[in-house]
Amino acid sequence: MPRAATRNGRAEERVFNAILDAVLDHRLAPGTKLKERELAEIFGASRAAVRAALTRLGHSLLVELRPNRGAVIANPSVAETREMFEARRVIESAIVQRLARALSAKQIAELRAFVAEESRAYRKGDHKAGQRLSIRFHKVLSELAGNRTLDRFMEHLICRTPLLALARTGRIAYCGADEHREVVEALARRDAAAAARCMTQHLNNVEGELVAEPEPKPESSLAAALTA
Amino acid sequence: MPRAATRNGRAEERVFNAILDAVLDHRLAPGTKLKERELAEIFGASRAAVRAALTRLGHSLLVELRPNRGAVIANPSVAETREMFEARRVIESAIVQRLARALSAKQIAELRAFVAEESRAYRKGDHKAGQRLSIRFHKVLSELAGNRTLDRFMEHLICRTPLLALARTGRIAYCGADEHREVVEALARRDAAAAARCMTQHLNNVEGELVAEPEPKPESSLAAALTA
DNA sequence: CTCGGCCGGATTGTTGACAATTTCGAGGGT
DNA sequence: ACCCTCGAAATTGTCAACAATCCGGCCGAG
Repeated sequence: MPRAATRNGRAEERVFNAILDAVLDHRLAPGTKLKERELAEIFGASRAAVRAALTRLGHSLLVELRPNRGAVIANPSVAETREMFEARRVIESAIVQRLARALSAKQIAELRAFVAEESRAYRKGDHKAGQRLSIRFHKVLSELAGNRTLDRFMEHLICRTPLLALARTGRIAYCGADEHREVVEALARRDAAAAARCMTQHLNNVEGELVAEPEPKPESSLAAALTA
Repeated sequence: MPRAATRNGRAEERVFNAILDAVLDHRLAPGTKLKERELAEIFGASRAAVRAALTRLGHSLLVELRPNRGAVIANPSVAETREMFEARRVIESAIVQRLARALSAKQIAELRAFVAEESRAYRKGDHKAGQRLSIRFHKVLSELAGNRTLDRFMEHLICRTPLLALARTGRIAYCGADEHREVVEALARRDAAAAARCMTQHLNNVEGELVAEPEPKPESSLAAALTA
């Protein structure tokens, strides 16, 4: 039998994070069915905890909740992909414009260091770490802007982006560090307009990669992907 | 005894909508405690359904979920108020800029009719209807823009605004139809820059009203407010 | 009189069993 | 061969009892 409930307040969190991480790492393909009992077994949690986690994931649009028919990893359409990048252009260009005025010298140095690390990861061929840092770059900017409402929106948008990627292409370099560096340098020059332009262009480029080829996607095994 | 469970699939929805409506109409004051058993009795629903509704409301930031200590109607701070209006300026000015290019003649006519109705409601002294239409105006614009991602964000922001209003001032005219008309007329002229300017100024004005006086707020009775 | 710790009542959190719904394969009719 | 219907198995949805936690008042010590 499954071990009887390790502190359940954290159980929901564990399930939530495991699925979130798996999606961010492209280990769970869109369309994969998430069965409550199966997840409960895997995590040694109660079904209620799993259910709560799935509800949260559903609200973030990472999984699709179909009443009476279970939850599956979301499978965003091309139209949704375009909409999400449109939203990101709106919000992120606003964010960098504000940052261009507000950043301290120390913060600029930190951003440069961040991009350098990202660049290093790619050069070393560590694509997984590189992608993680690339995703995080956008989140860092959003946090620096200091608006928790916009930051929360960005969290939603960012978490969903790898899903878009996986739904469209098998695997992609997502976003390179070079364009990130351009944004940071514009910020360092306090050039709000240029920073916004760089960011918009960057998002255009990423979107362009994603809306290319519509490929079929395989089902993956739950236990293997989640416990990795 | 309370009637035994009328179709519970809808029970969660009923609770959710009742509380949402009550907040939109300023019938539930920030800080009001939402007890699970009490709500379950009022709606003839099970605690599980109530709990699910509260979870959803919590995710929308309309209620604050305090672990082991129950849920209360959220009580946004001044800082949060500013952040939300900042977010609205970013998103709504982008929305109207896009609308200025994309609106059809028919849609412009509909917007004019909408503002006229809103204006009429205020002139007739029907403040409740007026406020409802004022809130809805922003949602209509967001829907017309055709980006469901941004529309979803706007839904969050809009639903929370009356809460900000109630948390800061006792009761306010929130937003008048005149400034809405200015936005629509700018859209009719296809003047994207002017439309964005009008919208930004409008939001500035509303924000200015809200961050004025910090007043204490009374507790209201659940059953009375929700069944009205 | 004030402060700190305890106790009873109330409220939230969790669980497992039970009910309702969907899915999918088998069988029979066209 | 195809499609429709039916039924069993699997899956999700619901509930009410039980456990853990928190709140407010009481009591006693300082």
